[in-house]
Amino acid sequence: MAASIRDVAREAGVSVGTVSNVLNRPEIVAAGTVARVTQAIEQLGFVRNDAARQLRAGRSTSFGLVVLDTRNPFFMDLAHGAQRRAIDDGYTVLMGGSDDSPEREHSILEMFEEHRVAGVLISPVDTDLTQLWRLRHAGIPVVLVDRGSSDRSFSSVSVDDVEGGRIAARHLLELGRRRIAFVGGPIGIKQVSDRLNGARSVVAEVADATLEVRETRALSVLEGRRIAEEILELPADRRPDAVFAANDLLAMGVLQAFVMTGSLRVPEDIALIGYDDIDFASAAVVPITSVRQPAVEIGATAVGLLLSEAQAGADAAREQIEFTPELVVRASTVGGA
Amino acid sequence: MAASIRDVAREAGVSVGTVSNVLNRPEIVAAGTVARVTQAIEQLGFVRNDAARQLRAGRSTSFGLVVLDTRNPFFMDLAHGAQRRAIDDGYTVLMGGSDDSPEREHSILEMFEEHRVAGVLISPVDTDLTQLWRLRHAGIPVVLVDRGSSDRSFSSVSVDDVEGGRIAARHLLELGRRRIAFVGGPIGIKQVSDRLNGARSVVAEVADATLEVRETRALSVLEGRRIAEEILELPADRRPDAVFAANDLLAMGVLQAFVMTGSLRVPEDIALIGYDDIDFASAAVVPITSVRQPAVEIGATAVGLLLSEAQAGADAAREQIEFTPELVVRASTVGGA
DNA sequence: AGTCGTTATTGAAGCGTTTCAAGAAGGTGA
DNA sequence: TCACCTTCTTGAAACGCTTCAATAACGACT
Repeated sequence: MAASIRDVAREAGVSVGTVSNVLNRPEIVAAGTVARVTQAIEQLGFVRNDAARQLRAGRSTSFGLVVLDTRNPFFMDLAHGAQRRAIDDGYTVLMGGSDDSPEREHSILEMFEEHRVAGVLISPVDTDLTQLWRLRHAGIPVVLVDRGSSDRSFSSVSVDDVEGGRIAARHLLELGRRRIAFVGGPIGIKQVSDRLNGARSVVAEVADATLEVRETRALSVLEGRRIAEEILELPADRRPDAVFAANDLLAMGVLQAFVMTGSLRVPEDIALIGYDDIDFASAAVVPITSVRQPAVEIGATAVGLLLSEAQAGADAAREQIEFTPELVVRASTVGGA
Repeated sequence: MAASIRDVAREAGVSVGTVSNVLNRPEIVAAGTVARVTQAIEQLGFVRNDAARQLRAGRSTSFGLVVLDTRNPFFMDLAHGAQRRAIDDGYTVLMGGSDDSPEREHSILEMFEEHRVAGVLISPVDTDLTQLWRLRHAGIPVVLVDRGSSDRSFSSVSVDDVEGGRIAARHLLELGRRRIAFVGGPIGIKQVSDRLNGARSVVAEVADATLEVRETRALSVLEGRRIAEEILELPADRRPDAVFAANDLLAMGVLQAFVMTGSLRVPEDIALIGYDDIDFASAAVVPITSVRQPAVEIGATAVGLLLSEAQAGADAAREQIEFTPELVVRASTVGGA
């Protein structure tokens, strides 16, 4: 159906090799020939066949990105950063969302592998990283994003989540809160457990402070709302005076439930802190205090690592880059702010 | 480097044709052979090469989706709907964001064409649709999303934006507002101009009502903030008493600016209505009244059209599906709500 | 006139699949 | 025993591109 390079060659009266050269290294082809070929291309509406190029080249010119949730603005920002950096180097980014499901993550990675992507960026759900080892073994560089590599076996770009958890909890404690509820899950996700552990360590240092964990099934607005409703049903004396949500989506859900019922005031009755500092957090009913992560920068940096690892080959040095999270105080914890 | 089907064949002691059959139609291969081949595949860690498959097949098994802004939750929801529907039929969705730039849109489409995608979903920036005609001519079905095809030459899934504009303006007028500012742009984008025209038609019917247009460079939070600051600088007697933002992102920006400075109360001094009804609109400082579009459903329906058009071939009937927008009233227009 | 360089072009090989006509092997009925 | 199915398996031919060694053409230099 579509015109091939051979059709163009015939039309222009040259060989296929020459057409290919016009396409890829026009400077080595005589000007007149370039013109003739270009015209033939125009005439026939020829468009390169990417599959054939890739087959020949052996590998694709795109990176694969697997995120936990494609609808979370934090990951969208991260993807945006990755894409921008990739385009600069002539690469393309394919994105897939694992939706917190290891099976889905697995099948996305499989797809990427079949596609022979030039590298994979992933924020893994699955704690079992053997599939990632497989990929690397197959010559595909892998970089973890938004998550460190505990044993330093993979390159990674992350934010110190334990410290982030500490920052959040410390902030709440400094405000005099003592009954803190941690809302987040699945706990299996490293980011979540790190943030929890950070908070736990700080709470443990204060004699009369307690930390209660309420695990969610996902990091979504809906789950936040669900947990908030649970909290609302508690008798006043067993109710927490602060909520630390593992991400802003959860925090927004929690906030919505509190505000909608109108029975609990934020922050007077209950303080609320989120995580990620997505754009929407500042625009919430009660602007949400959050722990900021530089999403765009993380994405861009990760692609940078991928590029250098792809360059260096299998024996490339692994590099762990860690950003420091930053507290952004807003009205959901400090009324007047 | 990676094992090919030929390596598997050698390892299992069969021909390449048989391996291919095991992969694609295992039911026609003897059980013992299947086992032997499967084992060899396992052993060698063989993974199909997608490029080769596609080359052979002639076309890819993915759809391309071009949206105006990958960071707009509305489009993310749309993409989500599209993806879900596509996966059910064994397809994959590639997404690109044109960021309101015709050049970028052009290059994304080019990429899709080189990729020989099975179809294209697009919410075009460019008013010139010749590239889309080209695609169709090349045998690639095209479906417009979130935007009708005025001359019915393309299939489309959209929401009646003119009616949406009317709904929004009518709501503001019914609340007694008379000096309405329309915030949106670039006006070249069909969705924007339709919404504006809808609003205009309704405003024209009320003698003492006026509609002032403030064009933005993009449909983003930042641009909303910028315009709101312009409005804040106006003397009180020339200030609008209502803002109709062309989408929720703009509306949120506008709201942020008003609230931050604290000089204008929403809705008392100035009412605000957005468009799209993204999840975050309801969680805003002042929950934002909006015109709802069924994003997920639009995406899913569009992929459905694509599938049937791909099935039917070049002479497929074009189908225009139009959803009706729906007003969602919140506190940004009706104080007590 | 012959040799060498430079510049431009050629054509075949091969990337890893799928498909398909053709063949092999084994079973059944006359 | 032979012919004829049925069931499996085979191997070669594409698919459209890039690469690369080989050639051609043409001056320039000796």
